[in-house]
Amino acid sequence: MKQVRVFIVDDHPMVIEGMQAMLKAEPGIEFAGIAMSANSCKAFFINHSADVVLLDINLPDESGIELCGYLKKLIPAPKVLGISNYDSGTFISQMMNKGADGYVLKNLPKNELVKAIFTVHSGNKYLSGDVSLKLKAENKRKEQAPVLTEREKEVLYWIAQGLTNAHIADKLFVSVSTIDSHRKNLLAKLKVNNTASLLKSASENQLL
Amino acid sequence: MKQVRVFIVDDHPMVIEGMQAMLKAEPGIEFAGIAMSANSCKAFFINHSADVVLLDINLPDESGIELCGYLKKLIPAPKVLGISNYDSGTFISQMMNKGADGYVLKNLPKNELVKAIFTVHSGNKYLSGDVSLKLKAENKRKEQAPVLTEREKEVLYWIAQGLTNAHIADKLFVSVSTIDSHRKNLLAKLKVNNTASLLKSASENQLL
DNA sequence: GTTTCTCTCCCCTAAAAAGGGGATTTGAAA
DNA sequence: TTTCAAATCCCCTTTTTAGGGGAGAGAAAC
Repeated sequence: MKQVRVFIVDDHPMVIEGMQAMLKAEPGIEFAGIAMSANSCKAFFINHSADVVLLDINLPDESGIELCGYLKKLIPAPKVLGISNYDSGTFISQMMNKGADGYVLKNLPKNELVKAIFTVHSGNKYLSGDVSLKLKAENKRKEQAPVLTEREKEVLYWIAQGLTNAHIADKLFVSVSTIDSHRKNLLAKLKVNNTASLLKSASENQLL
Repeated sequence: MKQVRVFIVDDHPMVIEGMQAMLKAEPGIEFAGIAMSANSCKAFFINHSADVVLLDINLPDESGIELCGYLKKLIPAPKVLGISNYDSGTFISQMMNKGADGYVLKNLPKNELVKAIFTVHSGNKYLSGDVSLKLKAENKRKEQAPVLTEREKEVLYWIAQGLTNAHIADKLFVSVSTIDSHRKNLLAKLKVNNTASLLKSASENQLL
């Protein structure tokens, strides 16, 4: 049976060592190489290939999310398994939207890592239990999240910075009435009735 | 020469494997054991000992900060080297206040990990460059951070939750005038002049 | 070519917050 | 015992925000 060639992208020496230790005794898996930055990963794929890329989200030079998009445009595109410490819904969602084949957390045990690699290599998606729940919650959140216009986002930003309507009006070269209107619309869209609640809700809906 | 007996506390199999891989070839270092939770670490130290504990801050059952305090009360107390993904000033500060002998980030290279272990074992403190800067910044921040009374913190909390003065007054069984006074004092202490600025400043000063 | 959305601006009133001032009680520290 | 900080409450005025309404210009969608 053909070996699955795994490429690791992570800027933590400890994690690279750990993954290699967890996988090297595994029959069916071999290492194609490692990269500690997005750029060195891209450099590798110019002349080489791999079956599965274990891709950290936090890289020093570029987001793992962007790198995922890059890798999935290659021909042939490797399978990409996102790996991160954070089970943040937005990260997971963005990664999957960029074409990732799976997402796992760094606290996963060895057998699950192996399972995830073989699952994505065979063409299926792999999301661990918690991650899958987070993704569903994130999608639900997005559905019912209020949609703000560009101008409203701008006004919201300056409100959060502590400016009064008069100052914001100055900043955006419009009348105070206009900012007043935008502010009222923001309160209405987020279903709140004062500045503190507005900022709380905006923060919860990741609008800041 | 006597070996340094190292004990690892981390709930990530990947990190444990990585540390072992980075250290097992190192002359002068041997493993005393591992624990994947605070409780199993405590259990180990009932009948065993170690020279240096590599201690993750994020553990499933208890904070690494608390565990550090526990370990440093043992006789003889092991040296404790805090290890975390986060270079958050408050974490570093809290850890050192609990008696930790050093603090490093999980992205450190092998040679620095080795150096850190030997440094703390010989009785000295070890803080990597970035961590040291963060700790200094944190101490400076603390010095010039406004000091709020208990009641002011309480009022600030409810303001951040979006309650008006009238609602807060109801909640705390005092008159609206009182909340008004507290609110004015908060604005004065944080040197701001509206609710949005208050919340921004409070967040920056980690008062929420 | 009409509808819809966004952004702009205005009117009005009411409520809330901001900015001054001062005052009393209580409990802990000096 | 006095001093001091904290918490409580009140007065006043001004500014800012909230809540209601409406309306026009321009661009995109249908």
